[in-house]
Amino acid sequence: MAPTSRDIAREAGVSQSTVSRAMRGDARVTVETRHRVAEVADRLGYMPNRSAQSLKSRRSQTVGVVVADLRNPYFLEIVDGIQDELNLAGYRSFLVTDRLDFGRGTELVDVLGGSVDGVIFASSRSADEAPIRLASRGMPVVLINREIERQGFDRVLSDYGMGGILAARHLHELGHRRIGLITGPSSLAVFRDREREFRRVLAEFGTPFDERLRREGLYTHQVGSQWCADLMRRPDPPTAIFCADDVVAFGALDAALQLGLRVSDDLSLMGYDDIEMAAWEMFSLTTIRQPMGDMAREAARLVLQRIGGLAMDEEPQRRVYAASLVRRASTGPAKTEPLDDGST
Amino acid sequence: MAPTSRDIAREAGVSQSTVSRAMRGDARVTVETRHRVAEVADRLGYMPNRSAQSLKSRRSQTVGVVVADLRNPYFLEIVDGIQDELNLAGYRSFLVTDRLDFGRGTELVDVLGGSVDGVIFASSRSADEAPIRLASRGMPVVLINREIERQGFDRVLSDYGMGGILAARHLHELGHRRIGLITGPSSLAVFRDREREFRRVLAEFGTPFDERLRREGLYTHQVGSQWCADLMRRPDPPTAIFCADDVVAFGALDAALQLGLRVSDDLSLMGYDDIEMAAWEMFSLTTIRQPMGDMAREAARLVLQRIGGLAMDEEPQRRVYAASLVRRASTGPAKTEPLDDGST
DNA sequence: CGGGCGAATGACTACGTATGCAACAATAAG
DNA sequence: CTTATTGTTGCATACGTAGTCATTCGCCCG
Repeated sequence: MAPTSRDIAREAGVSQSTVSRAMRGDARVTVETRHRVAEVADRLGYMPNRSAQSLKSRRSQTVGVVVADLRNPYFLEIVDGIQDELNLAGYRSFLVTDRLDFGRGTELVDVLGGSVDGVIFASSRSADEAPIRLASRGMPVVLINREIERQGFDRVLSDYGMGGILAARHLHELGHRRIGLITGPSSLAVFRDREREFRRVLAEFGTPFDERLRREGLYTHQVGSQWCADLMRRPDPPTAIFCADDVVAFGALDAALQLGLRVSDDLSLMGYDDIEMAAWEMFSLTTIRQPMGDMAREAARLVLQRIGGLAMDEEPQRRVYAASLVRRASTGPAKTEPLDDGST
Repeated sequence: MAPTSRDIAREAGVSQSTVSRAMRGDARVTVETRHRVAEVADRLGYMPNRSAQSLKSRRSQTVGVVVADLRNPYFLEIVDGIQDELNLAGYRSFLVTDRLDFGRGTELVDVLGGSVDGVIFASSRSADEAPIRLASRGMPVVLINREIERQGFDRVLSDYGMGGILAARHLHELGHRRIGLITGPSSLAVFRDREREFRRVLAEFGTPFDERLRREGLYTHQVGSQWCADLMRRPDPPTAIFCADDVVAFGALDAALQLGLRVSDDLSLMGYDDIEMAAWEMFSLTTIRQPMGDMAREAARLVLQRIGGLAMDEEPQRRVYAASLVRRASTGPAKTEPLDDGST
């Protein structure tokens, strides 16, 4: 049905080899031959068979990208950045969500294995098994914002500890003393790092974190909304809440509206990531920014390096990106309690 | 480096054919043989080479999915639905955004051609060239919410005309007589259909559309925000605006907030699609719902049918889904003008 | 007890391309 | 006019697997 390089060769009066070379822009082919081949190929609607190309050249020119759930814009911005960089290098990306693959990660290995030249894990959900199994088969693997005990992975990380510090300082400076925390799954190192530093700073300021104001869950709107409502219905509600990410903060904002609270006046809200939407007027969310785009592009560059021949036993790379505070309107001075400079 | 089926065969003391059959669960292989092969494969970390499989079986078990821009949740919900259905059938999806490929669509053909068994176009941006070229090469193509003159494509459509009617009725019933319209690119049939019906209904009600209240642009937050501000700064601003989609409505809402307008009281806003976010308390957006998930799954089913052998010259399928009104808090009765039942 | 039959497996080839190597033509140098 | 050289092209092969056909073996039935 579909014409092959042999068909093109016959029609153009050259050999199949020449067609192959002409299509790939090999300089050893005369300009006129190249033109003739191109003309015939176009006329017959020839498309090189990717499978055959990959089989022969042992490269699929494709990198697997694993994210937890595209519904969270955090992942979108990462996917976007990766694609930009991969496309520049002539590579394609094969996007996989492990939403359905919650537990074991074996299916993930089957889907990716043998069809990509490398994999970038931006997911924080799937078990550690998938990256380890892939890497042990010689597949280049890069992790974004993800810690795995096993060594040997290239990693791109945002400094979540620093994020926790910046958030704690900001809220404390505004005078908040009762601060709620809605954090992500504590199985993930990034959330543990952030929480640890957040609490450390608060304690240093002399206002240790109140355990009863802690909530944990997935980073979804639903979770933010539910826990925020839960926290604010307490007899002693917090005056500020630090959320797992921006989407969770939107959920919290939603709950606050439903409870008739004015954000910033009655309740300060902080998010994390600084996704595009956080800047929308209606949210105007104070948040901790991590440069998702830069990190994603760096991850793509790292995986391309490994694919390009950088031996697997070369020193694993580790790139850490600083976090920064983005002040907007969702946080404001605490009203109910007097300002009390607790710094030592 | 990576073990092949031959390596497994040697190690397990069987032939390569048997390994192939065992891996694919062929019933003709003894249970014990299958187990032995599976054990060896697992031990050596064998992964079948997808390229070789595809080359031999002439199927990649992959369907290309083309969307304009993942940043719009409308596309996300479609991608999600497609993936659900494809995964059920053991197919994978290869996601491509044609964001960078604005004009010609040839690059798109190169990326998809020869590597997928079928393509679903949910994009409304790229030129008509890509689907036509792919189809002319015998590739099954399904279009979602997209009209192309050329016949022979399976299509899944939402009834945009009906959406326009529902919106016009709703706003008119609320008493609005000065209604703004921020629509999508008029190069797209769906937007033309909707606008035509929208205007027809308004005219029938005796309150023809005021051309000066029409704006057009891409379906982005930015566009909604900009045009809404533009419309509301007029000496005779509209009392309601019907937006191209929900994201545009969010932009409009943003602008309204910035201008100090109260949504629903000072200005009614309607979106289109009913993406998940539209139900968030802070938006509570009245909108026209189209069942993106159902449509996406149907599109997947259609493309799988064609791949499964339904001849290309079989009657092209055409599935039209009804639109429905979802009333929420962003629309309310017009205040400034007296209710005037213009119905005949 | 032998012929035949079915179940299980093995040998072999083709899928469409990339690529090393040989062949060839054209040109330059001797 | 011969030989070396450079630049183009053709030939042949291998990539790893699926599937066709052939083979083996055990078993049932006549």
